[in-house]
Amino acid sequence: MYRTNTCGELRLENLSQQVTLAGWVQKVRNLGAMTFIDLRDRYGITQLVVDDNSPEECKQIAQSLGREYVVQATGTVLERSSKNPKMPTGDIEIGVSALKVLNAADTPPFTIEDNSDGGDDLRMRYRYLDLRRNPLKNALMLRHRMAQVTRNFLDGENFMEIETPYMINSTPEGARDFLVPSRLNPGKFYALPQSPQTFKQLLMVAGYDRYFQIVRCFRDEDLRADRQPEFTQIDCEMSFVEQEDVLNVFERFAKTLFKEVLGVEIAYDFPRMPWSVAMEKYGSDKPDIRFGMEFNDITADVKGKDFVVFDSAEYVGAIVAEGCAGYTRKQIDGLTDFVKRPQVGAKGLVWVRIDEAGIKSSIDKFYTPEELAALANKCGAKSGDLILILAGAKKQTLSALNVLRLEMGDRLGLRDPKKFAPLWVVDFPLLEWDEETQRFYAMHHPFTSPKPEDEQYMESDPGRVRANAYDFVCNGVEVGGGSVRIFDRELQQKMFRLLGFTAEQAEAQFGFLMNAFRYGAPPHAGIAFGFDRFCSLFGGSDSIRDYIAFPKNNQGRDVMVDSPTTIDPAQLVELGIELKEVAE
RNA sequence: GGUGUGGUAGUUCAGCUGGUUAGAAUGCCUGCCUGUCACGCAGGAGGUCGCGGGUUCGAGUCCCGUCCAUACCGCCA
Repeated sequence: MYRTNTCGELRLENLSQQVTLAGWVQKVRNLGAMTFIDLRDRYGITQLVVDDNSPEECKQIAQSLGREYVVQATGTVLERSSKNPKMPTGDIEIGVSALKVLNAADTPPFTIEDNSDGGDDLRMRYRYLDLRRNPLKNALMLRHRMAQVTRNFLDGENFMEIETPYMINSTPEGARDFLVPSRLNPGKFYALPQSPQTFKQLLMVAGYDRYFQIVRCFRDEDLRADRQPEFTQIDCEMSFVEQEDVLNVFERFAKTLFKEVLGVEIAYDFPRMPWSVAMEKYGSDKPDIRFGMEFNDITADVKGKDFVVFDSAEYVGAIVAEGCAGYTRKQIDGLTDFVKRPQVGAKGLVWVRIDEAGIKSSIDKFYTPEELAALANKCGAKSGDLILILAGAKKQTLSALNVLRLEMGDRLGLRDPKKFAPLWVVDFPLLEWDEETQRFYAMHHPFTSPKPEDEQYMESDPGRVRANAYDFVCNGVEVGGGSVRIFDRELQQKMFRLLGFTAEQAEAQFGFLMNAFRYGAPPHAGIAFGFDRFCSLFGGSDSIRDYIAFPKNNQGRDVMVDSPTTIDPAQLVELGIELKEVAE
C-alpha cells in the first residue's frame, strides 16, 4: 500500500496516528539538525519533519531530496509547536520514521506555485507540470463539477446521453472542416463535425425526444483566447417543444449550475432581449448587461447645425459615462486614440462634459448650451457625467460604440467577474447578407425555422425574416445558442433554395436529413452551450485554455507533443495523397 | 491574410542617446544553522542577448528580413 491518507486530510483529531503519505516534494527547508518537507498531492500539502527522532537513514534521504521528487513517508501525526494558520493542515506535521524516494525528478523549468515564474510558452510545453499548480487544478475541478451537475440535471429531466459519430461528411457552409482521409475509400474524406447538428435531429426523427451529449466539436478556423480548434459543447435537442419550452428548461439548467457550482442564486427570470434591441442599445448580439450605459440614438437631434460630421452621418450615438466629467484632456485624447484604432474603426470622438461650471463640449462652435442641455437631458446625463458620441455609417458606428462602451465599463470597474448578468437574446434574423459573395447565409444554420408570421417574406424580402433562434448570453459572452428547427421537408427545401443551393447540392449534402423528414419528423428544437466558455465564465477568466487540460496554442499547435506534424511518406502513399509542397 | 506587444542567465525581467568585463531577483550547487513554512546566513556556477543580414571604428541597443509567443481584426453557418 502506497499511502493511508492524502496530503490534504490530516488534522489535529488524527494526532498520534501512524500514517503513510505519498506525493511530490513541494519544498525542502533544511535547518541543519532538522528538515521540513512540504509534501504535495492533488488534495493538499502536509508538512513532514525529519529530526533527531527520525532514523539516521531518513536524515540522509531528506538531505538528498529535490523539488518534485516523488516520495513516500511513514510516521506519526504530531501537533506542531508553531502552527501555520495559512494552511488547512497547518496544525499538524508528520514525524517521519521511514522515508523512501519512489522517483527522483529533474529540477522543473518553472516553479510549481500559484504564481508561477513560468511564461505561457514554457508552461504549455510542460503542461503536465503546469497542471500540478493550484490555479489549473481548481479550473479542472470546476469543469468536472459543472459536467457532473449538467449530467445530473439533464438526466433528471429525462434527457438521454447518446454519442454521435466524429467521422462524418464535410459541408461547405459555415466554418472550415478538419478532414480525415479514408484509406479504405481512396480519394474520399471524412470530416470532423463542427457540431452534431444533423445527427441530433435524426435522433429526434428516431423518437429519442430528449437528447444531450457533452461532445467535442471541431472547427478549422483561427484561434482566440476563447476559441480552440477542438472544443466541447453541451449539445441538446428536444421534440414536441416550442421555443418557450426550450428556454424554460435551459433557464432552469443555467440557474441550477449557478447555484450548485457557484452558490449563486438567481431568483429572477432571465431578461429576453430581441436581437434588434440588443443591436440598437448595445451594438452587439451579446450585450454585457452587468452595467447600463445604453446607446442613445441622437441622429435626428443633432442634424442641421452645420456640423458636417454629424450632418453627413447615417447614425449618431451617445453613451453616458457616469461621474467622468473630471476626465482630463489627456484622458479624453486617450479615448479618442482608442476609438480611432483600426480594430475599433471610429473616425473620431465627440465629448460633452456636464459639471457645476455648466456644459462644455468639443462641439461648442456648432451647438448652443441650451441645445447641448437638451441633448444631455435626452441621454439621461446629469451633472458630473461625460457624454461620448460617435458618428458615421450605422453598422460600423454601433459596433465601435459597443467597443467604447465595454472599454468604459472596464475603466469604471463595472465588469466585475464575480457578478453575473444572464439574458436570452431572441428573434435573430434568419439570414444574413454577405457582400463579398452576394448571397444570403443562414445566421444560425440552415435548419433554423423562420418565425411563422415572417414566413411570407421568405421570397420577397428574405432579410426581414426573423428566426426562432435564441442565444444564452452572460456578461458579454455568448455561452449558448439554439433554435426551433425546420421539420417540414418543403420548408427545408425552400430554405436551401434561399441559400443558393441547387436541388442537387441540397440532395447531395443533406438528402439523408430530408429523406428522414419523409418518415414522420416531430417538431423539435434545441440548444448547445459552449462548455469551455461556460467554465471560463464561472471561473472568472477570459481564456478557455485554463479550463482545458491540453489546449492548443495560438497557431493551433500543441507545443508539448509538437502537433501537428509531418507524416511518413509511406502513409501518404497508402492514402493516395500527394503533397504539392512539403514543409521542411 | 493583417495590426499591436514581446523574445537578454534554468526562470521572470532591467539594460538610457550605440561605447570598458551584459546586471537584479529567483531557481540551481557547496557550506553553516533545532521550529521553518517566501526559512536565514556565507560562498559559487550559470549568457550564441531568438535566428540571418545590414549600417557603424564599435550593435543587446539602430535598420531590413525571418522564426517563435501573445492579444486583437479578418474568419468562426
